[in-house]
Amino acid sequence: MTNARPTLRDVAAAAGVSPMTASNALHGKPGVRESTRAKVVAAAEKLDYRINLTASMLKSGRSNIIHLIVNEFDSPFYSKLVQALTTETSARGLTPFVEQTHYSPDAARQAMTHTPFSGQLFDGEIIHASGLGTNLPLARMNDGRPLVLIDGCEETPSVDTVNFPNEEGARTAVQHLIERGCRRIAIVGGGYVPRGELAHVEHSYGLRLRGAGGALLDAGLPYDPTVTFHGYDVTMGIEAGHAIADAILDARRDGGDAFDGAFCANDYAAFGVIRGLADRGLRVPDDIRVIGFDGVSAGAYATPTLSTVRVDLDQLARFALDMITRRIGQLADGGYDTPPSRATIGYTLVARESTA
Amino acid sequence: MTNARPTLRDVAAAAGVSPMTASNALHGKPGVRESTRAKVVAAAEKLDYRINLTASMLKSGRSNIIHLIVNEFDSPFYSKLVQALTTETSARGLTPFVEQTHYSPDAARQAMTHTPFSGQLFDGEIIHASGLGTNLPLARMNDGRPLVLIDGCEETPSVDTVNFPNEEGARTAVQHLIERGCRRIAIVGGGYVPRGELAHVEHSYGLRLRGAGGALLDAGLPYDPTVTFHGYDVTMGIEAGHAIADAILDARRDGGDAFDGAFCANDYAAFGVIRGLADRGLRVPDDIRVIGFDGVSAGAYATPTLSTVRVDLDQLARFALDMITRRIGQLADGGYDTPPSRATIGYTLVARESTA
DNA sequence: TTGAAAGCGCTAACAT
DNA sequence: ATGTTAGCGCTTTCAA
Repeated sequence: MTNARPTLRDVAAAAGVSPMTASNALHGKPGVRESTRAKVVAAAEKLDYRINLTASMLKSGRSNIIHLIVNEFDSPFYSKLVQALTTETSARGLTPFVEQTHYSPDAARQAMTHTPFSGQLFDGEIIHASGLGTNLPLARMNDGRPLVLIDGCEETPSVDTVNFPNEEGARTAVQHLIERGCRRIAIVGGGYVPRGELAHVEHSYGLRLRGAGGALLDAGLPYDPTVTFHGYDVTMGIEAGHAIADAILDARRDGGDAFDGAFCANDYAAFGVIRGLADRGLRVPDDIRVIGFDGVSAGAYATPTLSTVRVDLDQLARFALDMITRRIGQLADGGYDTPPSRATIGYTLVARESTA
Repeated sequence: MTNARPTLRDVAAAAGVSPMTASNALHGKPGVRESTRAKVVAAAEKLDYRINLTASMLKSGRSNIIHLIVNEFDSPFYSKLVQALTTETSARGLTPFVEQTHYSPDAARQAMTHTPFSGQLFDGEIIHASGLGTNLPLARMNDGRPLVLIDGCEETPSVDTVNFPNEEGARTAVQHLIERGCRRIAIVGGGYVPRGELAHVEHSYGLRLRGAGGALLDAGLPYDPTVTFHGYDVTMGIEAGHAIADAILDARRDGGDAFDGAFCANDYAAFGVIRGLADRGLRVPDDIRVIGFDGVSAGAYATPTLSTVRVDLDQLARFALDMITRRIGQLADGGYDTPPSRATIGYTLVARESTA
């Protein structure tokens, strides 16, 4: 059961050339006669030769592997994000290596610096995880190796970053609710977070809330930042849904102004809110309109289908890989020669049943 | 910007020992005096030394990386499966490397054999992907390297396999519908598939249908295998939902027996069916009860919440890793000495609103 | 256009 | 308990 795979030496011997020539031939390097290359390729094929990546990496220092770090897989949003990033990575001839942090800043830091892999196996890292944005020396943390941050939302970018259209997207979502006739709009997804605690993912939520609140103020509608409902995930969304439902039922009884719309900072939270409203017998959109943010697949077939701001994850993936491949190229040429770049991806308002 | 990371040699020099002793000390190997180990560890810490995995792999032939191959990330089911498998893999001190095939048998085969990695970087592979079950020489395809198949459903197991409780689970689901008073039950998720086309994932669906049909026959209820509704994913589920709704509306008009229950071979399809029924104005569970299979997270917060057969993915992950680590151990000891093993994971009937 | 030499950083095997 | 030797399979460098 010994795995005696053929080595480059075997191929070279079979083709009657030196290992070096065989290597050059197989890599399509110039300076190899066509007939020689053909002989080598034939020999490799015949022996079912496959390059030994570990040896190749050890010598060349390049792996063509890109490290993708995300919070988790089991969420509609992340599974979609990972899908987009891995697809684009593969399309560029690179190999994606996905790792999850389970929302732990420690795990994220660990993934970046203290894995045996980091800095040796990976040619670059693309990261979207909680708890990294705060401690400044991000670029330094990665030891000068190519790094792209997703939705880092740094005021002064210290590394290449692709951001979500947090503020504009949220503004558009709330404007949509207003157009549909909503006058009293609940905002779900944030609330007061001590400044020091603002990890970068959460920071992006702050921007979404700012955009949402801004749209309300612009329209002359009431907005009280202190009564924002918390709802980062489904569970919290359900609680927020209960709270909103109770507020509506109270208002109805007391003859006050009842919520007739809700903006949720992500689709996940929106699903929870709808569920929470249903627990109290309130229906969407009949009793209250609800819109989410992200554009996860499930929104298209949920009941009701979910209106949302769909962010262009394919574009995100393209931007991220443009940035990382550029840095890898620069590194090979001796060093970085451009400052950190920043891009914001596009979005589309998707109007569905939940705001009909 | 040159990455001059410290090597083992540097650590050894700093600690005043030989590289070999440093290596042994850092790996916790026996036969190193405690004071020496402490010195080495301190030196490593001080220099921020990290082992060079490529070199280590090249020499030792072991990477501690497990290759996980699945169809995709962006589905409630797979994201959950991947979550369970990666978590368990990490818990055992191994590193998960996840790859997706997008349901392409070619991509699956490619992932197993023609990646530059396969057979060198990975200590073992765990795979759940379409289009592998048919062509027999699976064990051979993996060149004798440790391989665990998820839900392979081979009649005569040729490799270690962890199966889903397809037949029993489906039977239980349909029995649940019957207990809730359903008398005319639609089966969604399969239908006639030419035998040669039966890839392994689809084969597992055949078992689910067999279990469902068996439950109907056992209860003396009508079952016509030829009128099974197709519905592997949400889109097909929506179409199935339309078809079922039309049949119900027709039956109501003609005074015939209308469907009052539906078993769906996976939750994804069930979401689609519910959506398709809603398109025709039919409500779940009022007009028809619906149950799914898998137990994806979204079922808990969908509206209505989805009854389902929840399979124990954590157990699946434990089984799979038990099997793979055993093979890795055997390989290190000279070769496999046991025949392929097979396990079936447990399940729980989860009764929720959709069958209330 | 081709080949020979050297060595990437580590560890198995064998001294001491 | 520690050190020495050799070499994993490849590629960079330099020579032919």
